[in-house]
Amino acid sequence: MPSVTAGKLCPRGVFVTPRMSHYSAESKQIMRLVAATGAMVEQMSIDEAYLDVTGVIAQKNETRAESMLDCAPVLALARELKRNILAERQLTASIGIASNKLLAKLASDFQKPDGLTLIPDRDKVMFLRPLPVRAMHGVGKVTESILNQAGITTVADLQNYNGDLRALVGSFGPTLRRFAFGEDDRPLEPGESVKSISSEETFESDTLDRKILRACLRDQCSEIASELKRKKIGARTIQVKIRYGDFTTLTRQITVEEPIDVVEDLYRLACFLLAREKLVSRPLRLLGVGVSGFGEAPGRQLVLFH
DNA sequence: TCTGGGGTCCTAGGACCC
DNA sequence: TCTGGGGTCCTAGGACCC
Repeated sequence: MPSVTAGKLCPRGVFVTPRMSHYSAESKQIMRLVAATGAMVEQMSIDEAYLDVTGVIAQKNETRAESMLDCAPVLALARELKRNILAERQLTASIGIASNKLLAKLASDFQKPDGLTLIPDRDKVMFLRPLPVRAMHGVGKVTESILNQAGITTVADLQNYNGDLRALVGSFGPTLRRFAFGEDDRPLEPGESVKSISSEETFESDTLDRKILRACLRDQCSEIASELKRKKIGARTIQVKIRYGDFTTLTRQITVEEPIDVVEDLYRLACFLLAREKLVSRPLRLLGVGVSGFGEAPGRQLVLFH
């Protein structure tokens, strides 16, 4: 039963890269239209979202329950969404309709800028067969090469493979096998629950200039602190990331007892991490800070009574 | 492609506790 | 304590995604 839609929204002016601020403002407007469908929405990035339309469709069809079996209502909803986005924002959107995230995403990629593709469940195995393994969610360059070396280049090869994929791709094996048959039980996760926040910058030229580095680190810590404040959370783990001219990339992290959320604390810890092993002894190409391990924002005391 | 930025998840080793 | 095993937390790196 078609219930999940992945919408890929593409600006009509392909050659113009809008400024980020414009882009995110535009994104908000479009996500507003997406939300207006009444579907459950999980926003994946600035221009992508999954929708679970099961509820909306069921509501609309209370009177004729048998039509749940056909996909006309979902198609109608998708067409209306595309129409609204074009009318109100002058943008085209690609929409894929299928029974799960994996297939909905593949469907939305099927016709690039302005598509509407539906993959009925009975067709999914055949739809997947000709695709390269790289099309599978979670298969990147490294995994692709491992699979290719084992003679597996298409999803059909994956479907036909009799061996244990775990020997090739570790714990991803069973999931990859299910993906190859179009099975995907990843749930839709609405709302915003973040697990880490970070900020990093690549310099135009590698630098050892303490003034530049300190200013950069401070800005990044301040950016993160405001985000923590906005979300009313604190972080227990602080990480710094550096990259040298030869692309060697290192991270160092520390976990503290109490969640922190102020610039000074973040900055102090970041400096400490960099200083501890004298990491800034060669010019840096990149400097970054990140936080994770979120908990209650500091200042709020836990009270236990009985 | 001489390689941007913000994320998620997995792995593997070590510390520590029981 | 010349020694087992499991659980949890921390750390560092890497693959992958958008």
